[in-house]
Amino acid sequence: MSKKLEIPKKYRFTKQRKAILEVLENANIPIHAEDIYLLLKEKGMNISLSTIYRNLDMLVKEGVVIKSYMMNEDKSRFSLPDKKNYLVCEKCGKIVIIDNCPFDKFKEELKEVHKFEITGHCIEVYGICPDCQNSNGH
Amino acid sequence: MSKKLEIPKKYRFTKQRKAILEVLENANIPIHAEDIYLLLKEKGMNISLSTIYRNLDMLVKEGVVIKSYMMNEDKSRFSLPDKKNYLVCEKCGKIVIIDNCPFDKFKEELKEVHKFEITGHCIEVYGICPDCQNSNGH
DNA sequence: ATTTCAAATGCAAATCATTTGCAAAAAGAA
DNA sequence: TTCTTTTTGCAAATGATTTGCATTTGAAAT
Repeated sequence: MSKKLEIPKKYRFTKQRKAILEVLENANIPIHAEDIYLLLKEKGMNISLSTIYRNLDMLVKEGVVIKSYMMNEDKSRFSLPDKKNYLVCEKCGKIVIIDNCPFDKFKEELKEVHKFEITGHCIEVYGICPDCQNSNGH
Repeated sequence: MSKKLEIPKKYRFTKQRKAILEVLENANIPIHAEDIYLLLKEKGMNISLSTIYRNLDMLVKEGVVIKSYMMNEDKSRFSLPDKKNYLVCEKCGKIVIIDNCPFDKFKEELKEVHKFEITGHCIEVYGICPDCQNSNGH
C-alpha cells in the first residue's frame, strides 16, 4: 500500500544515509536540511551539509522522502511521506500533521476530470492554532 | 466571498505594481518572478527584478497573490488565488489548474479535528498527463 | 498647477540556501 | 585483501532573492 522507507538497493548503505533517514523517522514534522545537520553534529557524527543535501535529493528522487516548502520560508523541508500534509499556524508557526488525509475521493474526481494518472500530492493548510486564537492580539 | 484582486489602499498606485498584477491576471498558471520581468521588459517597460520581488512580497503579505513552490524546482512561483491549486505532469512539467476545488468539506473536517481556524490552503498534485500517458517510454 | 515628502524604484552589491568539483575515504564484489 | 566505483568532506561556485542607498515618483496639501 505504501512505499518502503528504506535506502533503495541500488545505492550503498552508508552510515550517513542511515543517520539521515533515522532523523527523518524521528522527526514529527517536516524539517530543514540544516536541522538534520545540526542534530547529527550534536550527536558527534562527522557529516557535511553537502552530503545531507545529496542524500536528500536522492531520497526524494526515489520517492522515499518528500520535499516541501512553507509559505514565508525560503528553505525547503523534508519529511517521510506520512508527514507530508500539514497545518501551519500563521501566528506562531506551529505545524500539525494531518493524518488520515481524506484526499482520496478528491483524487478520483481529479482523475476523471483531467485524465491525469495521479502519482502524489501535497497539501498545506494555513490557519490559526487554538493557542493563538485564545491569546488574542499579540 | 473572495479577496479583492487589487493593490491595497495603503500602498501607492505605481505603474510597476499595476503591470505586475496585470501579468499575473493574464497568466493561466503560477509563474516565476523572472517570467514577469522578462515579459515586462519585452513590452518595453523599464522595471527591475528587485521591484518585482518587493511587490510580490507585499502582494503575498496582503493576500492578493499566492506564492508556491513546485517539486524539483528551486524558485518560487506566483499566481492569483484562483490558480493556487494545480496538477503537475511529472514527465513534461505541464501545469493544469484545478478549479472548483472540492476542498471545503475537508476543511470543515480539519476545523473539527484540529480546532484550527482555517485561513488558506494550497494543494499540489503530481501525476502523468494524458499526452505523456500515450507517448510511452521516452 | 505647484510644492512637499514619504513611499517606491533601479542599480549594484550582499545574502544565503543549495550545488558542484575534486581528491580522499569507504562500500561491496571478486 | 585487493580492486573498482560510489560516496564523502571541504571549499569554492551558483543562482534566486534581498538589501542599501541615492534618485524618482505618487498623491496629499497648498
